[in-house]
Amino acid sequence: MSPRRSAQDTLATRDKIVDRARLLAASDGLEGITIGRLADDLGMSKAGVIGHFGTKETLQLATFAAAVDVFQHEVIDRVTGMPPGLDRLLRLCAAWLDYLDDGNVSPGGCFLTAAASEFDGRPGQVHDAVAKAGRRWLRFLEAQVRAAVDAGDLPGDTDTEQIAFELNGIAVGTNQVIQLHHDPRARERGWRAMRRVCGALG
Amino acid sequence: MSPRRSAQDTLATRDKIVDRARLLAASDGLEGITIGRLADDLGMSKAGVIGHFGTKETLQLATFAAAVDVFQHEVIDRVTGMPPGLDRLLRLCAAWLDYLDDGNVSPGGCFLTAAASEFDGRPGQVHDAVAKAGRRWLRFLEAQVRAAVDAGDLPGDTDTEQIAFELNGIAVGTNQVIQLHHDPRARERGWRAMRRVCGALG
DNA sequence: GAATATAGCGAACGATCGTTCGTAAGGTAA
DNA sequence: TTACCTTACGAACGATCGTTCGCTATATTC
Repeated sequence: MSPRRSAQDTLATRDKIVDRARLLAASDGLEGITIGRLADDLGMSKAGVIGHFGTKETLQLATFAAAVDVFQHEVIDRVTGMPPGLDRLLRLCAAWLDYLDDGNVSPGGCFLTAAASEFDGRPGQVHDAVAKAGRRWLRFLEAQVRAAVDAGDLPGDTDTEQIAFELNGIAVGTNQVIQLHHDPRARERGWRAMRRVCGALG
Repeated sequence: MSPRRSAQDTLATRDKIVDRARLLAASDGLEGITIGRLADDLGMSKAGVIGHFGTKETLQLATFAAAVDVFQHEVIDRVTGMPPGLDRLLRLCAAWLDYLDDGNVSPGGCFLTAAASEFDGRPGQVHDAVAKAGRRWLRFLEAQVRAAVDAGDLPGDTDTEQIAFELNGIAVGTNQVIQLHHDPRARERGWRAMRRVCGALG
């Protein structure tokens, strides 16, 4: 008895820690992650948990990276392979809203938005990682808008950065209404707003 | 020597605590407020600080209420007295953006947005207060849009709730870009987006 | 089979958390 | 002056924080 873990299982342990930390952070924030609570939840010792990362900050970085991976998988990967253009942009927006609206895939709402709000005023590696991810996403979004312009789906004089800015705002606002007010109409309102911003509405 | 406080000063002490707590929460969140740090900053004992509130949660509630007061003073009060209509709505939006963009009046960004992100997934009185304030603000915003419709400045079939939803999204998104990316163009982008949402742009 | 590396444990560390208690010092009212 | 009431203090409380240490047990490599 007393089944010991193999080296294979060890990698899985780290993933399990990060996975659980993602859940904890979803409700209590990245700073609300606690080694002790994490250890209790996983039936491990505190030393066993922190041993995989060395530092809480490293654990936070790993947790945030995992959340970004989920976002990548649930939103961005949904449109890879589609031809550039307005269809692809709108499909990206729909996947984005799906992500925000699905409590299973994004419990606690958009992880990036929450982390941005939590760390925007503090120094450190976590802040830098969050800011970098936010900038990367905004730039990706703008590239999709530009692609729609290049495809002739949007006017040539479109301010692509402005469109990306507005789409991001609608998403963040939709996330707030969903999480704080649990308004079931938020997704539909966000979708209508995004289509209007993209000029795909009367 | 050793100047003792009068009963007059006592009220001022409570205000000083809340004021300092507002600053602390602006960077570390309402949960990041610490009795010990508060006491150190104010040159008081921990017991002297918590004695005014009894509980940290009560202190958080007082701090949030103070932040709401600032918002009321800086944004809403700026348009009281103006005749209802599109002018008043746009003036409200401008005051809103001013509030978001002024690091002195709102250090750490929009307090309500930050508190919403921090407490949207937790139970308790603070969550309830934040949710209530958020709902109140959205309803007030919608009332301003409806007033503009009634004044004939906006089409009669305007979806006032949708407009309020979009304005809120733009504001929250503008706040995120200002706080996380320190982009000086964010205010102007927000203003353009709001005017477009209100139909006040070509 | 011997040597090495890795994973995880239990225990302990100093620090800080929110909160409680008893007390001293002033202001206020009799 | 006497009797309160408020304000704030110092000290201590149990709990929990992140982190470190030495040790055991397994897996891997020679």
